[in-house]
Amino acid sequence: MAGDPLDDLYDRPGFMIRRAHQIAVAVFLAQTEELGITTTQYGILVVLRHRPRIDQITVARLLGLDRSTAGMVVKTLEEGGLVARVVDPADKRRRSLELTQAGSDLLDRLAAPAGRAVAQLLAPLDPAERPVFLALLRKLTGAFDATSRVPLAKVPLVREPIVEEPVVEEPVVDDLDEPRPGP
Amino acid sequence: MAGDPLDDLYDRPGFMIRRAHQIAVAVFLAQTEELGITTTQYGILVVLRHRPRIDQITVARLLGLDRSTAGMVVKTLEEGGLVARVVDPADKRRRSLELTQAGSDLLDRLAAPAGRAVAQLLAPLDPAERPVFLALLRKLTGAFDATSRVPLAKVPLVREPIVEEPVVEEPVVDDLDEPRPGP
DNA sequence: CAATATTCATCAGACGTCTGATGATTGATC
DNA sequence: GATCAATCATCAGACGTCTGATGAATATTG
Repeated sequence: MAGDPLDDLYDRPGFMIRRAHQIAVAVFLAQTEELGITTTQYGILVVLRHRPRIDQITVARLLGLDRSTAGMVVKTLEEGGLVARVVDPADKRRRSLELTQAGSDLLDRLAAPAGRAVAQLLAPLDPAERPVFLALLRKLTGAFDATSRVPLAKVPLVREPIVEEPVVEEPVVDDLDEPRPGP
Repeated sequence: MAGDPLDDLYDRPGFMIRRAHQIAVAVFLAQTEELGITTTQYGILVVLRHRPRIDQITVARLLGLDRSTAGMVVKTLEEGGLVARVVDPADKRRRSLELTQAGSDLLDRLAAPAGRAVAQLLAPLDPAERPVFLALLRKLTGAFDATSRVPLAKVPLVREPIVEEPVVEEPVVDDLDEPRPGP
């Protein structure tokens, strides 16, 4: 199969990343099969464990989701009895979110399968390659955290004023031909 | 922000891969903005250029999509006049797919923006890091190409009997096969 | 204080993704 | 050659994802 012109497609980073995502989701679903949860739902549960009583817009920002997606998934979790949602009396625009006991219990039971999913996903890489791969993945994604289209804000535990630092190294501009200086 | 318990989530490979996918799609859409195409549609157009007159199930296999998704996106492309779809007279189950002139022209005009998307996506990595990252990504995804849940079959140009070779290097045990019950 | 701007939530619409079920057609088997 | 199995396509249903619009509530500012 040498010289297949489709290899140009298969070698595109975007194509391989789509495949990796598809695989990662499938592996997670397979490992957590009997618990009936998805990767996005899992992310929201983890966030709510560590940031109780936040609103769903903040959840969206912490996970790099848009407001609509976060709202939809939270609604599903609420209907499944895993998340409690009440109007914040201090700010009636907000829905204060919190894990229910069932949600907390489920999250506990997810620890083992979630760990197995990571192991299975990284199994094809040699042990020494894994931290290299993850470091490069972190470097790539982290560089885009501040972009306006798909931002991710690592809101700290204690809510501080969000300083909108003017981003110096915005990888979204046009000058893509020159090798870009690292941070 | 040291010691944030959410870092355990952010460091999960699945989480970073989801981010990377989200970013890759956004970058592609931004670069091809005026051409109005998506990453999946682009993949199908590329496949049809190099495998004219195949059916959509084969398209699905070549891209690692399920039949429904491929059918839906092909339908969109047909409605947009980019793909022609006719019933194969030799096998009336098949819809023979082919690029239209408009589809072929669009694909030509996509070459430059698609290249810029790759450059922008990889810009945060040092030039020496890029091939390392891509090689590890290829190693990881390639190891799952034969799994039954999300297979990808690199169907050769000349259609040969598809030998279902017993997979030697199945990453980690555990069945990925059983269907998942809804919640 | 009143007008304006921002923020949270939701809805509508579009696209992608998967599973499972159903028809139509073809291939294989006895 | 009739039956049975495999294959292509489509539909229904579910979930995730994004954009843009709208309404309600709060914050800002002149």
